[in-house]
Amino acid sequence: MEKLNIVYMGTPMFSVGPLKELIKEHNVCLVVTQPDKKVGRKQEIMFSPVKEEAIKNNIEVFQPTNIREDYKVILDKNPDMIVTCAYGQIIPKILLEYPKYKCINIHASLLPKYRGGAPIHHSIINGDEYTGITIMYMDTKMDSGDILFQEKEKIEAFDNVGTMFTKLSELGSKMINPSIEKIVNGLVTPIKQNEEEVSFAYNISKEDELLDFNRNTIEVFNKIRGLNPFPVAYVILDNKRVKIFESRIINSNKTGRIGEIIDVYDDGLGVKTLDGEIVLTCIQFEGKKRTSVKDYLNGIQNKNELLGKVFNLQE
RNA sequence: CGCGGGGUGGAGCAGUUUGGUAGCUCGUCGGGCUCAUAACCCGAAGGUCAUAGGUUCAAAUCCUAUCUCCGCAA
Repeated sequence: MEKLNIVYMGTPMFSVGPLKELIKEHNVCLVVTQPDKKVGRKQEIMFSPVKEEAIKNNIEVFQPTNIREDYKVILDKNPDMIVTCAYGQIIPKILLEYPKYKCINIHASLLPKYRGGAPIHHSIINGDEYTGITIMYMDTKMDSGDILFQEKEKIEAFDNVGTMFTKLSELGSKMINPSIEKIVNGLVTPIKQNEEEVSFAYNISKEDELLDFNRNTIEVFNKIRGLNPFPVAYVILDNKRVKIFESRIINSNKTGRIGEIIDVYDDGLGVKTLDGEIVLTCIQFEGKKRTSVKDYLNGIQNKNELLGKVFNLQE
């Protein structure tokens, strides 16, 4: 197959797999990624995962603060195609038009559903049975371009954002090279997105991370796994933040206030929801490490004191 | 020097205020009971109490410095 000159634009771990695949079959002449950021308590400078991978392969890295103004470097590379995958900035029109084979994007949803930055989170939170990968042409509006290829991926009950990230990243990696080959050979029929079916998956905000027990058990369950392992759902207990990592659903007709701890099991805390009960099985308190509730309960002298406590939405 | 909470046998914790060489729940190993068990009973192993100094007759406990983990904020 013809070896293309490709500029790759991506940032998080999700984008690393496809980059690796492109390197195998093409000439990736430039990697564009978000600027280095200071991360964590110590404010250490961290390279993006994509940048790390580029360095490993001796590929030039470009990190503009604002791609809308600072894109000449990319034009100078004279790419045959630009491939983007969770880059993090809107790409100016001039770049979209410039390469011979245009600009394609790998998106982690079944477009036109879930345009935006957090499609995996939202599809799990909403309890969808399927999500997937869409490869499409880029347009000026976010994730609005014509669809080229699409493959489904099932969301199992035990899946969370972490496992779906892995599955979809692998799926995207698997799809990218065959897709490019078909594009080069003219074997594609771009399909316009049905505007009536468009929905958006905005980045998760602080309020989104708050866990409201005043919902049905299944919704609470989906929200917990839809935020694990990042950014993680939390709730307030005794004026302290408690992160909730994992839970399980249980049939129950117990009474109690919403958010009240109504039962203590060997492996979890039973909490009252709108229509029943959910058992929290993996949590983390402020200043403590993430721990299974089973271990946490081992350290508690009088477990019955937990009964009747209520998880709140604010301090 | 952004704010704050921790580091105690494999795990989760108590004990630190009022100094006197370590305890709980679980796990592990051995034995017992039982048709059987993740249940129950009996017993055992396992910790220089993050590290280094200091105060003291005596420090997990008080003082100082360092390392490290974590929550918030960015």
